[in-house]
This record gives sequence, C-alpha cells and structure tokens, in this order.
Amino acid sequence: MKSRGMPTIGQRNRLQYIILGLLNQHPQTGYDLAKAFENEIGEFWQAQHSQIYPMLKRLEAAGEISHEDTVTGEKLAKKQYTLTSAGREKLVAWVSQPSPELTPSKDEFILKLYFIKTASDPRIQPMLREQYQLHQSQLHHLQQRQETVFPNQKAIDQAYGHYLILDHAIERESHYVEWLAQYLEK
Amino acid sequence: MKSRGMPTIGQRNRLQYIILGLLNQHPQTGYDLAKAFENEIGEFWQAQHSQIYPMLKRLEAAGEISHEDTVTGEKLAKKQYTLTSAGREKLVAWVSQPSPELTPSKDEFILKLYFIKTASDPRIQPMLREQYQLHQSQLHHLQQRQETVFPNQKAIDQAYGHYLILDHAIERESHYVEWLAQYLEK
DNA sequence: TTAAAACATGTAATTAATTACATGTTCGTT
DNA sequence: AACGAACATGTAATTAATTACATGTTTTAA
Repeated sequence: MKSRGMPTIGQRNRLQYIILGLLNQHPQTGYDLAKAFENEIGEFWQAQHSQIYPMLKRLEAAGEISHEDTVTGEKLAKKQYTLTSAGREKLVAWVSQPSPELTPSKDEFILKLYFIKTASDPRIQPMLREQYQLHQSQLHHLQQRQETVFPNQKAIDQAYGHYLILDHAIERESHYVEWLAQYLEK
Repeated sequence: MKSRGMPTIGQRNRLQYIILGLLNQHPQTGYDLAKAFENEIGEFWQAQHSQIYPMLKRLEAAGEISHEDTVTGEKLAKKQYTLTSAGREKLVAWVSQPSPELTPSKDEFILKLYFIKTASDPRIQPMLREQYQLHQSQLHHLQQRQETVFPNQKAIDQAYGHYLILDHAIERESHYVEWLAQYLEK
C-alpha cells in the first residue's frame, strides 16, 4: 500500500529539495552544486557528486529542472541547470511544510566519552584536548569565512540565508568548544 | 586493493563499537540495546533493531561477543550477549583511537531558512516559532530526565559517562533554543 | 613547457540505514 | 477472561550514502 500515484523519488529524500533550492538562487552545474555542499551548505548537509549527478537526471526526468549545454574554452562541456516552474512550486511547498522532527545526529566522540565510566580515567583529558583543538580550529575557520564573506551589513542583507546558516554554524561550534573547555583541566 | 586480510565488517562502521561499549557496561539482549538507542544513547547515535540483530550475529561470528540463552516465564527465549576478551580489546582500541573528523550533521530546518532570501519574508517567523516549540519541549524533556536520573552527586559518579552525554545534549538544545529566540520577534 | 590543481561529468560497487514484513510471549490492567 | 502494551527476535525490501572506478579539459603557477 505504498504508492498511490506517488513519484519514484521517495518523499523523505531531502537532497532533491536542497538541489532545487540551490538552483533557485541561480542556474548552476552539478559541479557547482557539489562545491556548495563543501562550502556554505556543508555545515548542515552533505552530498557527493556521485549522488548529485544522478539526482539531477531524476529531477530533469520529473520535469522540475532543465539544462542548457554550454562550452568553456575549446570543448569542455557544461550543463547549466535551471528550475522549471514545477520545480519552483515544489521548492516552495517544501519550505512551507512544517519540519516537526528533531534531526537525529551522531557524535562518535561523545559516545567514546560515554563508554569511559570514571571521571578520573587518564584517557579523558587527552581526548578532550584533541577535540578542543579540532573544534577550535573549525571555529576559527568559520569565523574567518564570516569576516571575508560578510564584511558589512550590505553583504548580510544581500545573502541573508547564507548569513544565518554561517552564524548558526559559528554559534554551534563556539558552544561545543565552551562545553569541552568546561571539562578540561588547566 | 581493498582487503589485505581485513575483516568483512567495514572499519568505519561505528555501530559495532557502540554495541561493544553497551555490552561492556553489562550483558544485554538485542532488545535492550535497541532501547538504549531510544534512550540514553539516542541523542548521539541511532539504530533500529533491524540493524542491531544482524550486527550481533556478525560480532558473534567474529568472536567478539557471545550469547547465553535464557528463558523468561514459560518459553520466551532471550539472548544475553556478553563481550569476549577479543571484543573488549577491540572496544578499548576504538576508544583510544583519535576521532579527528568533524561529524557531518544535517539540519533540514536551517536549510529551509537558508533558501528564504529576505529577512522580511513572512514565512520566517512562523517557522522559527515552530522550531522554538519543538526544541523547547525537547529541552524540557531532557532536563526532566536529568532530574530523575541524576538527583544527586552519587548518581552522577556512578554513571559519569551517562551524565556527560545528557549534559551535552541539554547544553546543545539549550543553545539551539537561544539561537532561535535571538531571531524571534516578540 | 610542463605539471599540478581545479574544472567537469558520469557509473559501479559497496555499505549503511530505514521501513516493512513476520511471528510469538509475557505482564499488567480492566 | 480478555485485551493491549511491552517484551523479544528475526528477515526482506528499499533507499540513501559513500567509496571507488573512469575519463577528459582548462587554468595557473613554477
């Protein structure tokens, strides 16, 4: 009793919506999308090109995006994908839908701590220090990106969504670092 | 050039280690493990029983755990799994290993915000309110669990790992709620 | 000029994870 | 006595995601 006229793409598949959202910002190639998952989006969703290219085909087959072939230089072929009106509708519907589930998250390090039973175990402090360094350097990286990408209020207003996402990532890392510091012995 | 005498279980598979860690606390059944993924562990790792039972078989075949059949009441068969010394070694090795990667995380809601381009879009505030409620109630839930499970210092000392994990979850939710509140209009 | 990095696009194979299917027992409540 | 919730264990089917395979072009810096 699964399909009642539903499309082949599973309704829980969020990658498709994220791709639609990215293409709505401006037409892009699969390669560009893959870059976005490494950069601005990467803090909150990940996808490799091997997942992206097939999804672009599915979305195009479903009539939600279309592409135009362009050539760079002598013969390097690119496919610029654009949203169709059907795709835009689907995107709007997704954004408007409530998101009532807490996203499950995974943290291997925290679990390792969990399995160490006593507060005095000598392994704890080195582990905390390692994670502190890791998250501290990630925090620095994010902060530097914020400084270069959003040097003034105008830049923020022009890419508010991007600003929000980066701000959230910075806050999250910053708080993680503080939590670690709390259990670190000086 | 992939396998050079390596076991069939992929080395990145963390579920196996988590199961070893849980069994190290005390012998348990697959059902008990599934409960743990809904309760104390659930904030930082998830697994369904359909993933757990096959993994128990693989771990037993690899000689890292063993089981004892017990019967409850008239005929309800249970399998109590215990770590073998090989399993305990593997667990210790995992915990001791550095965890140098930032765990990728996914957040559908933050991405939806990202795709809304202007700060004045009327959809933003209702979305923020929905998430505020969601995370606020999750926070309450976690706080109540902390109160009941860890009413005093003695309880904390006796399950320090569990305390850490719950504390981290509470801090994370609490901070998420604060971040949302910052962008909420009163 | 040449080599490496970045650009660009795909498929195949494998592994992880979810959802659905499938069955039966025990305990607590009404 | 009957019913529902919780206990208990598995497999099958599907989907999502990663890793590996595979190929070629363009730009940039040494």
